[in-house]
Amino acid sequence: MAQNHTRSADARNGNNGTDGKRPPGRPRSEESRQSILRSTLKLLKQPGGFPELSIEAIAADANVGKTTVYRWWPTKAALVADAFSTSADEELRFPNTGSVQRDMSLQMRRLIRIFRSKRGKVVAALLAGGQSDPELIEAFRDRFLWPRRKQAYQTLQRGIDRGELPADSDLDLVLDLLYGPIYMRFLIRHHKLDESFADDICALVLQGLKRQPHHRKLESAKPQLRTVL
Amino acid sequence: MAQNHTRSADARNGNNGTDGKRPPGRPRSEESRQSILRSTLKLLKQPGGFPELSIEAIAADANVGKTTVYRWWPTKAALVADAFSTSADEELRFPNTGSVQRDMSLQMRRLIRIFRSKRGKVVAALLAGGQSDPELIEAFRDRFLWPRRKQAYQTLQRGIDRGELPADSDLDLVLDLLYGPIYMRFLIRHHKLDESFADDICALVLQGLKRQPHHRKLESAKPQLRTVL
Amino acid sequence: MAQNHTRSADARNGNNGTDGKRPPGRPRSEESRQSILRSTLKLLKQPGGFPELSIEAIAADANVGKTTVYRWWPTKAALVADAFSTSADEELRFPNTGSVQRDMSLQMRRLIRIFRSKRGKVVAALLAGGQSDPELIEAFRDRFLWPRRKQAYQTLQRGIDRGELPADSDLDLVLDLLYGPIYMRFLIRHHKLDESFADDICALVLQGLKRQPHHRKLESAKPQLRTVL
Amino acid sequence: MAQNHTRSADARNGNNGTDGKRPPGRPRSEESRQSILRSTLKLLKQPGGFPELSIEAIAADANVGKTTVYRWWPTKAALVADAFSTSADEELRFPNTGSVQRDMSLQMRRLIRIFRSKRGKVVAALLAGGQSDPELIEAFRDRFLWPRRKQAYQTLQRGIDRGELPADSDLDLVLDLLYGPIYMRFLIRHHKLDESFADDICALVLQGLKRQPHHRKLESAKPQLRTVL
DNA sequence: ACTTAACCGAGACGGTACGTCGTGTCTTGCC
DNA sequence: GGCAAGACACGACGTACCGTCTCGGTTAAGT
Repeated sequence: MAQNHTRSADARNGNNGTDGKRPPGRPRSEESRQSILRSTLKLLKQPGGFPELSIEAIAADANVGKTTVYRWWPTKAALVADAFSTSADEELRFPNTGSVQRDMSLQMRRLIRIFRSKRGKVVAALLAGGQSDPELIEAFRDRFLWPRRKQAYQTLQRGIDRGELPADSDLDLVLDLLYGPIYMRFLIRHHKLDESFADDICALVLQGLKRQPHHRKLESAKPQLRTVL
Repeated sequence: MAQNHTRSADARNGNNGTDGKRPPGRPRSEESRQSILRSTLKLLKQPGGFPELSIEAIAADANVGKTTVYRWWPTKAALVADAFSTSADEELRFPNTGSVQRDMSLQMRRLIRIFRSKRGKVVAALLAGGQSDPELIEAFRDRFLWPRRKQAYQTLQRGIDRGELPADSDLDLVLDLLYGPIYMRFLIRHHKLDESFADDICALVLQGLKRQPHHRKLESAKPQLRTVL
Repeated sequence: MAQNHTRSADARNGNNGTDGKRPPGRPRSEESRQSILRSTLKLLKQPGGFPELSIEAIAADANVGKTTVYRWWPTKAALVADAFSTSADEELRFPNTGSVQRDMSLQMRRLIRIFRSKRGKVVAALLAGGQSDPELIEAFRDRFLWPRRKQAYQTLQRGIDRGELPADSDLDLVLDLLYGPIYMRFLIRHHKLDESFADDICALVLQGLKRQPHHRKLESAKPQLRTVL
Repeated sequence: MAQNHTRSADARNGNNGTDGKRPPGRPRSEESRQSILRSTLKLLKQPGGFPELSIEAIAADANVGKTTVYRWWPTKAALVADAFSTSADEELRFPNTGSVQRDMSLQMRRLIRIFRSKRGKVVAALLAGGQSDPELIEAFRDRFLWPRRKQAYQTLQRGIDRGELPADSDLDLVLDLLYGPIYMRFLIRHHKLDESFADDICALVLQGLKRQPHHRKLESAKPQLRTVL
């Protein structure tokens, strides 16, 4: 991933196997590494977000030479992605209450709570930065989105197994229907995003799904008009 | 709004009423204004996007002094918003085919087509910039989102009138369910965003809604776990 | 002189003869002219001097359009020269006490007093600006230096007539000996410049001259060394 | 002095004592420093002089970032002073021929030659700039004027010792009488400034002094007239 | 203990773009 | 046709960061 470019951290500090070899020279300073990531998150929460975040400021805040930052992270984006994933941890787990609707709703509520907190700025910064930096949005997907989606698949599958959802449900579509509205309100802020929004979404999507045992494709509506943005 | 900060364009070009007065001094050059907006859109579509777009480059490309840009737009973001809204115009109209599902699906397909085209970069830049610039996201909402939402309300209302949708539908919720997934895939790019996606969304949301004549609130699920981002 | 470039003021306001003709159009505003000159002198006395004086500031201070300034004065230098000469008036006259030494000393004392006052800054600004603007230093010479030099010649001539100075004195040399030290101290400020300095100079130069009835050329000393600045 | 504002050159290059310590960080590039000074002198000699000299142009000519210029010199003036003093070196030495008049005349001739050469523009720029920048004129005095004055004192003292000048001569006054006329003609350009002018001044001042063994103060002449500049 | 090699802080370097200011020119409606 | 107001193209200002570099000074592992 983005975090080591010149050489592998494992190769240096590694002893990931049996050889126990370490290369000569001073080993990487773990203290500096953490200080840099901490400063990055701290500064990312401040107004201006990702675009106004400067490596100069990070190095100064972390009491670290700029060289040390550049030695380990090739771009600002890589650094932010790294800092973000460090903070993402294994939280946002999905519960297992015996009801899909309740499981999803609970997790979605927690996501909304994070979006509304200070940590939401980091996510926003990451998504914003990702619009012009493919690496950054990739980091978001790989480190944040996919790990949670995998759990979500399992949660939905349990619902199918229990008969709460039709067996032929398109899980990716369902998940986008559930989370898309949250992301949209989070990013565009056209309507209040509070936790009860999660319940409304779940009610409409999952109950609608429940009553629609045989999921059929809609006949495709052909576009007819020239559109200009 | 974002486009004029020092003084109102109407105040200068007058014609806002019957007096027909114009302020003293050389009037604003309409040619320069358009040239700047044109160059902005042009450069915004190039790689690097919003963050690498420089006012210096815009002014140079438009054969205009930097001062002239700064005179009328306080920030790069405001300029981009203006350029974008100019280009958005009255397109993305909603059709009226006699079927909500078809109407919505057709319009959503056109939105997706735009998102997939070069003009999508402008929207992405605007949403990205808006994450650290409240004025910018406000501009997006006011100039782009709301005008279309109003038409969407009418389209949905026609569906209600025809009995295709329950009378007590929460239109804002429905619209976020319809468009949220599109925005999410557009911004995160975790799945392919092609036009048929519009049909899938409509099918699930609108047909689910159809079979759910009495929309009831889901009993609220209380959050129970501490979460760390 | 520098003050009118496009057309002659006399030609326009003229009636310098009998024809009484005036060109068509609005006549030049005397009020604006004086306001501009006044503002120029005022701003010239402020720190920064000539190089930081801006036409923009003058026009603003004088409540006048920039165009009006540019219409009548081609350069900042011409404007300053004009303003300066307006203020120089017919003062700094030479007295006639019956003693060259006293006459010169009195006038030099008054020059020193001016140099030490706020008006000294205007002279300094003019001499400074003149180092890179030939027109400006020419204006200083024509409007300030020469008028006074002519009077000085007469004063010195009276001394010759009275036998206080040798008949073959090189008047230009004498005047530079008398005034050079004052200008030097004024511009370089390496020593205190007070009014008694005038007396010391006169004593040394004029009394030395008095005792040297036959002014002979010194045998020329040939330069022998390469010098590098 | 004007050349280092943020920190002392000695402090950085050490060697100020016995410790031999050098501060951390990359040391200042001597090559850049000289390149900047060289470009400054070169551009200063071109038409327009000091006021049209731009730091932008200097940096470009010296193949150096603007930042590097601003890092070491606070103003254009300080830079010019530094460049000038570097070029002034130990030249303009006073000869020792056994005759005050000859010694002074020879040195003054060399000064005039410099004033008439391209390097004169640098001196003029320095004196001009110094009229609105106290630091600059101080730099001129400290680096150019005083070093030479000290030698001049010795030259004159030798004259006194040999009996060519009265023992009670006011050396500062004498020096201003000798050099003032040269500076005046150089700056105001009201008369030709050629090398023979040095001889004329010396003849008048030094021979007049010789015949005036007891230097007495002139009775002070009180100023009586209001003067307006 | 000594060498070797990589990391670390500090900070100067050549650059690019920033947003501001002043230049001299122009365009307008009023006088 | 002068005048104020003020927009215009232009260019330099001094600043902030960029990403690179070059120092002296650690910090271990391998002699």
